Amino acid sequence: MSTDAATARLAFEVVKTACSNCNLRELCLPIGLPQDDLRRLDELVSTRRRLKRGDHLYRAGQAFESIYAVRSGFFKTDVLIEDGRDQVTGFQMTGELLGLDGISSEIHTCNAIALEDSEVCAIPFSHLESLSRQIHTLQHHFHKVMSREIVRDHGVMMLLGTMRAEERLAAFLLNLSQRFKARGYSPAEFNLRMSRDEIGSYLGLKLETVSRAFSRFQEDGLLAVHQRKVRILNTAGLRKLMTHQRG
Amino acid sequence: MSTDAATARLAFEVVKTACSNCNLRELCLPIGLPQDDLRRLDELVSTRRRLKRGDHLYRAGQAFESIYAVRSGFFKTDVLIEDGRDQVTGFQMTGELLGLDGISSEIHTCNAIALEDSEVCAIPFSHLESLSRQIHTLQHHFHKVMSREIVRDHGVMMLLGTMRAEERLAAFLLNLSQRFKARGYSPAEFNLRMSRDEIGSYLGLKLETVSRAFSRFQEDGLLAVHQRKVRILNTAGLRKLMTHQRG
DNA sequence: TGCCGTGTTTGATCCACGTCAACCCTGCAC
DNA sequence: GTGCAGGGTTGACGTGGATCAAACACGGCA
Repeated sequence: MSTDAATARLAFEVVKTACSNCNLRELCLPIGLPQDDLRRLDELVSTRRRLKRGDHLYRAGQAFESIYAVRSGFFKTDVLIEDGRDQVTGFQMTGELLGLDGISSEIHTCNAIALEDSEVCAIPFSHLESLSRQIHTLQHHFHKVMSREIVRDHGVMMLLGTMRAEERLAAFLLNLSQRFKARGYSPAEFNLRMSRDEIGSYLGLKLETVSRAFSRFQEDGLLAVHQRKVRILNTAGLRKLMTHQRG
Repeated sequence: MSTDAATARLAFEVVKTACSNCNLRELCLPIGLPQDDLRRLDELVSTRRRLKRGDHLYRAGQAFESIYAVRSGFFKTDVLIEDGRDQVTGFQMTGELLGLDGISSEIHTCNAIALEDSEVCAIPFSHLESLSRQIHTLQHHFHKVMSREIVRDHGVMMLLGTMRAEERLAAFLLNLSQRFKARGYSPAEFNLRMSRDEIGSYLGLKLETVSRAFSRFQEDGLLAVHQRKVRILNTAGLRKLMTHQRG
């Protein structure tokens, strides 16, 4: 790529990145802000950062300064302990925030890793706090985002604590489907960005069990799956599988 | 009790309840606030509420208005789904906050139930938001509290996703121990406020498995347990059990 | 083109925990 | 005291998912 072309491309993206014209503004932090306040948000995003597949956005133990909004791409967060165990705590897609775990101790407590080439907006946290002292709507929305994360975690606890393998995978796929839909993609057909092992870690299962559950769903006509390509054929069936199956 | 005595008692407690002289101020929301700001917090706590063992502080589906600080007593929160499954999502003791899950949708998403006679301070959320727009330290501390809840949830996910029964129970007991210690109680000897079934629900185990793990710990000399009375004899042993045991 | 590495699928076996059931302990009502 | 109810413990047995192992699919590369 020529230098000129690169410059032009950069300029283009700087424009796009301002919250006020970002096409994610209905998903991301600015949601529900009136135009005036929205423009004040533009100063909030200090830097963007591009990551290649496999890159760490941050690591457990690093000092916390910013939270990050996913502009494009796909992430996972995970927690490791010495003895080698690790738990994937979440998968984040466009418009979702990363780094909220770091606020409590001012040190990141998990790793955030790009599962595909990605781009994030860095939002210095002190800046976000000061702006949200001025903009009531922003403050409230930020609180909602944190609370939503807590509610999501409760859902995962329910999943890990009470569901069996196939129910967990069904719940996981329906959740992904619904999030793709909210972003204007097909809720029925999508590519998984994560490996069977990563799905297993998130769901508290071994990769073989995940693979077997996929095969079972395919046998039962609930979905068509080939490697990471998934097509949901029977949403209602998946939903039914997820909720009862018990008793 | 005579009416006069009741009035006197009430007055006494109103005094005690003001955040600025509350003996929980080092554990609870006011942590780290200078005296001046602390006094402004006194107006924050609108009402106290007493609950008897078994009472609901709030239920899933109710409108969210306030968060609650536990003044005395012990709570559990749980999530139920139609088919009868339920998951205990946490146990809360003095100085801890309840209700953060409700912020996201303005509806409580779980039930909060007193496990013993308890008292809470109700903090109207809109009031907390407006005060934290004025008091930087309060705002920051509140963010830390929410973040800490997220980190705690990640810990539970790790526990549910990767640990085996005895490791889970060891982790649970060590966590309780440490929280009792932080409140000035013995970290080695305490009464469980919850049933085996509730512990099991929290840990993703059946009550029989919890009971067997207790018995095993006793056989191994790690603790003495009789019904809900627990005495930890070998903290290091429990900690070792919790971390490796794998490979 | 064939080879290699990484991720996925599938099968055979094992075991930790769930399930079912009996019994026990403690507190409470009478 | 005696009876009863609700939790807790313990045992025998079954099973869902882990583990171990082999083969397969696919992309990258020489």
